[in-house]
Amino acid sequence: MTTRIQRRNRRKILDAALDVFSAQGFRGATLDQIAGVAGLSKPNLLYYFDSKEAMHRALLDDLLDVWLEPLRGLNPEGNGKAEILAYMRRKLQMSREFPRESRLFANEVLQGAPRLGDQIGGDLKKLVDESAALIRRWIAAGQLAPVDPYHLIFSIWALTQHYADFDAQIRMIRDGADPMEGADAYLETLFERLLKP
Amino acid sequence: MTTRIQRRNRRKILDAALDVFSAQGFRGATLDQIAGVAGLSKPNLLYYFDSKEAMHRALLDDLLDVWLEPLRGLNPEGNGKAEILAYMRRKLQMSREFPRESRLFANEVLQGAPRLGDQIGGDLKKLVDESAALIRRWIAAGQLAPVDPYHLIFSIWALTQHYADFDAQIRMIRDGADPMEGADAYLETLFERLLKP
DNA sequence: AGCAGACCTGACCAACCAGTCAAGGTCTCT
DNA sequence: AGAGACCTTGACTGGTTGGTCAGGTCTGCT
Repeated sequence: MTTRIQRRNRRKILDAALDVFSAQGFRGATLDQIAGVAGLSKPNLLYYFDSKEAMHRALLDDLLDVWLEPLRGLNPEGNGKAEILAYMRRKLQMSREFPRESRLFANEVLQGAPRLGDQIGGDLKKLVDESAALIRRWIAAGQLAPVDPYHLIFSIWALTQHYADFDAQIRMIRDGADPMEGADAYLETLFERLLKP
Repeated sequence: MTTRIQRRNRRKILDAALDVFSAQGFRGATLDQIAGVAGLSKPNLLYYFDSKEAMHRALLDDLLDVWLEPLRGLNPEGNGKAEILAYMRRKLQMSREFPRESRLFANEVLQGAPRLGDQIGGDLKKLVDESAALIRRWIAAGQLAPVDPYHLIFSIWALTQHYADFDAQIRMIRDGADPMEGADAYLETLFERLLKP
């Protein structure tokens, strides 16, 4: 049985933890920082979560579902090129809305995905394999230019997540302007030309 | 005056530090780990470098030059599309040859580039601005399809570095196969179609 | 009101970590 | 060979950090 206070505090803690973990990485984050952002005392964090590790795990558990949702949205009945473009748009929208999640994920994979290995090797791989098979059918049906489906998926990830993950670099180069400005149009053009049968 | 021993040990230390920093991030790395990889004692590291920070700085100082070299190689006299494709190929080759450097850089930018801000805002920005202007001239000359030059550069970075930075993820999805397999051909096609005037 | 259980915290601990230091070993040059 | 600079390290220190605990406060229910 979870109380009102539990719900509120767990949410505050996970939100603060996402802030700090995504900005500093797992080892770089300290409980004191998270406590500061959450506005709670350090022992209080540990009343709600067994350990720093447990907070991180809770975030990652939620993350992969959210992260994969756009890919699940591919409609086998739809037009191949249109479906891929729509997927790309959803993914870019996620980078815009959830940059912290994107960076948390990037941090994790960058360090070899030690705490995410099972899920990537499991759910994610399965979904990607299915999507690749679907893309191959679309190509065979002439709805899509023939490209390697795995590299196509990787390129969508790379291009969309880059705007969240390398935000700091892009901002410095573009004098602090919104890194995403013009990204939609550019990526639209890119995939339109790549995939036109 | 630097001795033979100094050269050898500095090199060993920086190589070990690159191993550890690129895999764990700055705060995640410990001097003991670096010492272990380098095969030296911890106080000995600090005989050659003033601090952990100094090792990291030494790596980053070297890094940016190497990293920007491919972009400097754009030849204003050459054909626009061919030059961009050649740049992409050089950049992909760097991801293949120097994945640790790529990850070191990614770690740094992901965390807001706190120790790299000046250089990114300075040298890098200048070079990118110049390259963007060059790309605009190529477009005006009809050698390149009209695309936003900044997004073009970002997309080259995103696509090539992705293979080094997200190596762990790609390996898991592709059952441990070489992540780069087929990348050349795929990216070649992608940019060929995007940039054809 | 009063009670049981949920919630919260100051003070503390042990492990870890960057960095110091004094003492001893090794290399180089004459 | 021997002096002197260069190199190396075990043992240590002070500060940080994840985590504990005993005891206090608050909340919701009867």
